[in-house]
Amino acid sequence: MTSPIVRFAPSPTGKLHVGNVRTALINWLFARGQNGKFILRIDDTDLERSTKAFEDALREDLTWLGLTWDDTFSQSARFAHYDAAAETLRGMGLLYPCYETADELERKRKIAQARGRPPVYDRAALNLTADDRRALEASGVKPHWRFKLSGGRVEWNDLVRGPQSIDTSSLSDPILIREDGSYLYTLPSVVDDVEAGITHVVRGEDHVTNSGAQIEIFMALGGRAPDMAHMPLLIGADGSALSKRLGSLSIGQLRDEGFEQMAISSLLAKIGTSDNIAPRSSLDALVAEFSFAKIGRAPARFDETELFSLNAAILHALPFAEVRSRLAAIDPQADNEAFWLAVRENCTRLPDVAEWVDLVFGEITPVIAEEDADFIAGAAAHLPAGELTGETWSTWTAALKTATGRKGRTLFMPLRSALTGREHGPEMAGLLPLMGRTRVLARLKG
RNA sequence: GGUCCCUUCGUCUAUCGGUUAGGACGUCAGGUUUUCAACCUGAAAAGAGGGGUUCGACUCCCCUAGGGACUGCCA
Repeated sequence: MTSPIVRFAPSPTGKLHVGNVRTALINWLFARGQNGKFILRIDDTDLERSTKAFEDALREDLTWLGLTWDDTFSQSARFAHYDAAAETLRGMGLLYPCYETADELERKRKIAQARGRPPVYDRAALNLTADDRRALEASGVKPHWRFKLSGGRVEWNDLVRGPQSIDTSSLSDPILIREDGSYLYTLPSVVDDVEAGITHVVRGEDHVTNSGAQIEIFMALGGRAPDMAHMPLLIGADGSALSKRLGSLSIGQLRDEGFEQMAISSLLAKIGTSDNIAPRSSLDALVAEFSFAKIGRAPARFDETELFSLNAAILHALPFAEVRSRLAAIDPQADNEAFWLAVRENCTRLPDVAEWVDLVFGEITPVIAEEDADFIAGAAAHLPAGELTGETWSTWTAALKTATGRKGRTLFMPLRSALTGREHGPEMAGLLPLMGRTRVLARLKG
């Protein structure tokens, strides 16, 4: 098979969210695995709603995730191409002007529905004579333009869904050009796909019906259509549509909350597939495992709790060298390998280290229960002399065990509480040398 | 209303007519860490319901129920 060329085509009208990114990721993994190209196309034909800020954020998010593109362009720079394509379609008799208003169309749809009929455009405009049209336009009515569907069945073998068949007679002729002359998504998308040589269109299954119409436009314009792959959509953990919670699931926010890029990628690449959901250390690992055949056909559940556990697992194995600069950014005192190794297994997200920085280097309130007061007061005397090392904790606690007869929880918990102010946290053996003798003694005094 | 798609442990899924229905995450238990967490081991846990077809159905067909998508001068 020749190298595939795929594209991710977001609209810069909002933030990139997990649903979007999943589509981008699948495209990217497929392209990278096949030695193909990944193109970032900015679908900004809607000049009203598209903003540069959203576009910048979108590129930043993709870059952060490591989803680099081989080429990128914006649709807003290509109107001449769409004009040319529209002219071609007109010449073929496949693009015809319609003069109904939006209100009229709305009314027609409602009437059709009320009669139990599919709300398909009746093609009334096709019956207009040249004189009719001249009269309409003379009176100031501007047309919108529809693509004339064949009325037959469009078939393709979907890489995810298998053989597909769409009856175009059950579809309205799609409007390609608005009354104000601007383009809707349908035509520019096809024109760009043809001209960029896109070989595979990989997108959500909300586009399957679109594909029926678009394939006919592909055939008219390019003679052939790319392969299609429509993935089941993501739904929320509670089974609801994901879109309701998109705000909290924007990539920018997940990043700000301290989630690892690979936790997000690992989850989004595996969700709804036959592979196990497990942390992967790099996008390359995901590339090696990718296959359309592994993608199921049922809606995939996006469960945020899985993101937390994946993130924790990734952090627990993360070498100091790879987090060093980020640790330093959180707190200069965290830029310390021994510290990182001592606390990383107690972090779910990287910003959690701030809590352990405070615990080790900052001010804490020692917690000493009344019945442990004597024990803690006497503990300082048994603290081994010299610099505190990784061995100190076991030497010290062994001495305390002999001296007091305490063992297990009653031996360790009072010490942990006194030294850290809490009942849970990283291994004490690793924390002790970081705290240092002075701090340890001070905390034992309460 | 119409068209299309889906339904296996709590979750993501394997099975492509004959299996003790497998794995992973989570959960629970045990172990280890003479402490919590982390880590290791083990266990519990599933074919939406009803009809067919078949020697035999999770697997094929039909119906019902539930879920999703589309049905825009949004993308």
